[in-house]
Amino acid sequence: MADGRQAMYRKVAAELRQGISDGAYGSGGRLPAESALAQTYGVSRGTIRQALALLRADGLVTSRRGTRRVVLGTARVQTFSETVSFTRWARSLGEEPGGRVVDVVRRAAEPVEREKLRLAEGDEVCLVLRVRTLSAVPVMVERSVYPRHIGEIVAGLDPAAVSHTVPLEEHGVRFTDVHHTIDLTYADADDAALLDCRVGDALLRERRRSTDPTGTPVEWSEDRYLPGTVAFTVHNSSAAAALSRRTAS
Amino acid sequence: MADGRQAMYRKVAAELRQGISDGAYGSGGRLPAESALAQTYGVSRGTIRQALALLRADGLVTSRRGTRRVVLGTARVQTFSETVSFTRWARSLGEEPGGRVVDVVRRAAEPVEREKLRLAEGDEVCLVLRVRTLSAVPVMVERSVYPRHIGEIVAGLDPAAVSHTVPLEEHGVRFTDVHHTIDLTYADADDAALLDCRVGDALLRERRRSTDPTGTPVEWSEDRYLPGTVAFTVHNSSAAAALSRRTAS
DNA sequence: CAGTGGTCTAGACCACTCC
DNA sequence: GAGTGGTCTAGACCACTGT
Repeated sequence: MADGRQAMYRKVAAELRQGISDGAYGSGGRLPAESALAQTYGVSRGTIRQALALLRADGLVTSRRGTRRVVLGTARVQTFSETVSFTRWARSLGEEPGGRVVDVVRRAAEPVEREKLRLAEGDEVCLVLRVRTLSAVPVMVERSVYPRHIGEIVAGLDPAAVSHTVPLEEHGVRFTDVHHTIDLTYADADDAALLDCRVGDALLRERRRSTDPTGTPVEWSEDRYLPGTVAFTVHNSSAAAALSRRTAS
Repeated sequence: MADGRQAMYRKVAAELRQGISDGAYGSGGRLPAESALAQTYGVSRGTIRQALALLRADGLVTSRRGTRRVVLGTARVQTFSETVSFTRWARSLGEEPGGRVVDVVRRAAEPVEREKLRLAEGDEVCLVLRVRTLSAVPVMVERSVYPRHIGEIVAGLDPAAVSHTVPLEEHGVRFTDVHHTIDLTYADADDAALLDCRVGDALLRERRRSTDPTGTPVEWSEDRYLPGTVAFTVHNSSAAAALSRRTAS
């Protein structure tokens, strides 16, 4: 049975997050000392530090020896779940997500796909081409590649299903790690038809490789967004550097 | 005096990183148990867990209750310093960074600049326009805005200086937190002239806001890359979600 | 100098995975 | 049931910031 309760440090983090976004400490203001927070919440300093590490990673507070933590920003931070699922992301913004599956193909994995999904020669993959909308306006074309056993599930879904991530989770497929590569590409004939733009128009591209809790790749996907519809934001600190810049290959 | 020694958990993390990139555990292989590592390195389990948290954030290993950690990837991860400085980034890739300052302007801060740099009305800012090259080929146009006291330093630098970050650090200006926004934009006349492209061509845009250890904003910058020269990568996990997707505003 | 966060220890109990 | 990582405690010492 999964542990339904939430860890104490997550509750503390949530309360502090709330306090920060309510402006209880002000932008550029200071948080109470760790020892004070430990007393307030009735937990040990270690637990408070775990909570603060979460806020630190989200870029909400600084931390350095000698002074109290300073509030960096009050912006709401997206959950991992919202960064993985287009549907949940859109709903969290109050937008109406939509879309349709344009094409589904099953065939033997090509070399690149085998490498990305860590498959053996001859293994099958399932390719899904979808167009996705916000308030009925097309904003993105998604090309996903799944290993066979996941593809079976996706292929069996209602073609009108808005989300694939949610039903996949209901089948026990969990996404826990995602590696993203963001750059720019140009619309091909499919993109142009689906996004109502011209062939050769520039699109913002996000390529993703997702793995499950065991470290097994479960999805490799390429999303192409119409310019002006989305931007990606990342917080980076000397404590945790998640972002990298790469030369295009 | 600054602490010249490195924390134990950072040394352990560095050794584990080395082992992973050497393939000592294989891709998809398993790390030794925390207790075993603690014994190997002669430290407590808590210290080992701090080290592993670093690798977790870099997306090098998974972690879940009940089983040993699994190696996710062996790719070298960029340091924070390399993500902040174009010069250091280029050198770490074995490329020769270059560039020149095209224009420097000092004037009163406009409302957007005041907000981003948290300045008061009437405060001055320093704007620097630079073109940056890799092996003498222009790849990026950088427009930076600095508050007055930092601008003084930048304006006083050798116009031929390749890096601004390094001399700024020598003047005691430290960057510790950066918030990035990545999207797409189109070349204006300046961009076109400096990057040798046409007005209206699509460019990959990165906007950055950097703060120092006290949480004070020290730089607000907009970089525009020629397509096909760079891509940005981010690792995201349910343990630490650094990436967000935003609607363009 | 007092107060703060950074590092480290030694132990405990628990939820979970896998055999 | 044995082994593993997740959570939490209670303490210690130190480096650093500010007054």
